[in-house]
Amino acid sequence: MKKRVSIKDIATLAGVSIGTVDRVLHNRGEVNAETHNRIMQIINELGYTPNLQAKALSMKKSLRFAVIIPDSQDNNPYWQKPMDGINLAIAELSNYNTNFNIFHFDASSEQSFINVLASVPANEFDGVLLCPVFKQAALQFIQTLNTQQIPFVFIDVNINNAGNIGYFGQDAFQSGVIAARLMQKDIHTSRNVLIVKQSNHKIFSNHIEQRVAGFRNSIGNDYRITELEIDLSDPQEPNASLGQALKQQQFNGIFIPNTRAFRFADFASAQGLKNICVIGYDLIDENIDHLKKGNISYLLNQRPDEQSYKAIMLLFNYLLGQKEIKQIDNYSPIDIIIKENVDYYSHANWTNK
Amino acid sequence: MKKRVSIKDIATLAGVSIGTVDRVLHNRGEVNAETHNRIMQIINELGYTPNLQAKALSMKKSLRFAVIIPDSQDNNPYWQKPMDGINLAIAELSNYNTNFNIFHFDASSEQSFINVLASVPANEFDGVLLCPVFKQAALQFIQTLNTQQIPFVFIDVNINNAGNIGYFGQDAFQSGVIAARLMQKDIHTSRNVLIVKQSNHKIFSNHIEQRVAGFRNSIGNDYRITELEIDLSDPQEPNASLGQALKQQQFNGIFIPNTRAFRFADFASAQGLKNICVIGYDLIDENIDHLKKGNISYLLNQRPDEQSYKAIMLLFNYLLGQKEIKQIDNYSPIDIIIKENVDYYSHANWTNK
DNA sequence: CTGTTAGCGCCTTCAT
DNA sequence: ATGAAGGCGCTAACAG
Repeated sequence: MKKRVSIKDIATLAGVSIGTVDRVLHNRGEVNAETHNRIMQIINELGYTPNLQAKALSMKKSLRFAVIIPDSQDNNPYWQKPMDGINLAIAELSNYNTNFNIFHFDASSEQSFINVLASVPANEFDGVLLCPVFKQAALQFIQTLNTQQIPFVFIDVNINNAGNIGYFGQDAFQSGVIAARLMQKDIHTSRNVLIVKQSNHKIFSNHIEQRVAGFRNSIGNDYRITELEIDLSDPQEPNASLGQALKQQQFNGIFIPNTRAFRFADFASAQGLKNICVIGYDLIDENIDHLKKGNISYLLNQRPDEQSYKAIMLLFNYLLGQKEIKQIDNYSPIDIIIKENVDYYSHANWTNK
Repeated sequence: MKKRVSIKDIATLAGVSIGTVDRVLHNRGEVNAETHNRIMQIINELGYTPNLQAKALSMKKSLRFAVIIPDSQDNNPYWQKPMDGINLAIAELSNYNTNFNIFHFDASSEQSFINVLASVPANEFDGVLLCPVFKQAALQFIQTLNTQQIPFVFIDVNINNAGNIGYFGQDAFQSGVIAARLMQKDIHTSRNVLIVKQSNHKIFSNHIEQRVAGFRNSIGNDYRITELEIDLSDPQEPNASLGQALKQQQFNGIFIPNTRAFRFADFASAQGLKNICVIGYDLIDENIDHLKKGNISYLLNQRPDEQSYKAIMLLFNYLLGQKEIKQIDNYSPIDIIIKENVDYYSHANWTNK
């Protein structure tokens, strides 16, 4: 019923003008110590919080954001997902005076990452969203951001104590643990499990290795594990390697700790393989398709669109001064997706709009 | 880079004042047909969309919302969840000129619902969030809303063709299907399944029956199903009935299509029962506790806080004229929660703040 | 050190 | 039928 207190209210109560109140609120310009205290006290008593809409409306200069993430150059459809979140954020922030520059690099090429970072005029931005796939290469850029006091957030990959104001990603190890639990439920007879990795993607090894580690950690000793590295850039693959492996042994569980479960589901369905528990990652169309057909048993989802959306929003709120400065590490839920619930995850159900 | 077009831009281009533009935008007052057309054309060409922040800022009258949902009078902790979402929405909308009135009723008493509805001065509100637990009793109130042209949304329970602008809830049948699938994975030896309902909650029978129907529909003929109705208001329960049932038969699966799985987990753990697959609903603390202890195998979650949050936001956006008038039916994802991923769902991970 | 003023984009009242 | 002006809460430039 009672309206929120405004700086005008505070000014009246303190017997000063709104200009002075604004000055103490932003530590801008000199203010008499006594009036400063008086105003601060009133602010605290009344629990004043600024009206962000009004603030954004009145801000002269626009907020400029740099977004530095991989694209799908190496044919990985996963990276479209974070872009969906970015685009949603852009749309939602179009009411404000904001400005976005997207910088894409090839996630499979460190050189591409280095080149892109070198091309980003950091000082021209008020906030940066970075996916630091290559840690070493990112460090110098990060230092630039820190010295220039430009706030930045990470998505997907984290770097500890880098000075970022937030991180949005997944707990990769735990997702592997969950994959193991799910597989245990599906496998009862023989217990031969295949883990398939991509040999040409050592780049992502950190996440992938974490997933594998979690899986191995929880699957139990009574499972026989075979690990296979396949170069998916070879058009003969994964058929050649898988065919070879299957000649030697029957597998009833396959864990694919990356986004390309569909490649193996393609193979399995072509071979007419049945009763294999296939567990993969990410709700890309190809995976969803195979999930519905029964060629994939489970998909683990980490809501990459939500991650990037939240990352932008954090930057925005931080720049508007709403957020406290404490760092925010946000681990997405590890969604367990099966044929029967996938439809309810397909559309960006998490957004407010 | 280029700023959004404002009504001032349009006015300039059309050679009129912003007042006239505003009039055609809101069909307010008479405008010369020709200038009307000219302005409309410019609006369409430039793809003008109003700045909601500015609109909200300038609105004199505050938007008044009525929220009519159950509380926890009947000791059902579930209903706190929607309130969490409501409170978050209230907090987020506090920047705007909004005003909320919460009306609680006892979800187990139709009379309580009727009384509360009678006490709501509908005409004093600009939007209503209603949980129409009792359909018949709700219809008259709904008619009032319709005749007064007050927009309203449903959460949890839906009523078809009621004139609501949205519904946020779950697909109860499908959640039962999923429960069946999960149980199939956990049960391999004997296949005796118990379904436990609350006899004093016939009220919710629609949702509950849908869940049971979905479960029965998918569990398969090779499972023997026993259905039990228990009056949980009796302090002897559920121990008495469960003890009785277990004397007659061993169960290795229990499906509890309501929020009170923890009551049965209490019993099971006290009895030292092991190797029973218990599937329940909702992430209330008591359930989470038992999930972590291993007394509950799966919890299905429908994000009730997200539902109510979105419902309020829909009303708000509708009143600001942003949303199209088409009705929005939003079915929440059916989250599969196990011990290993529950921690990532505990905190309202879905919010932007 | 402090007050005044002109907007940001939109709505609304009051003149014309 | 249309324009002008004030105000929502806040920022920032300017004048004392």
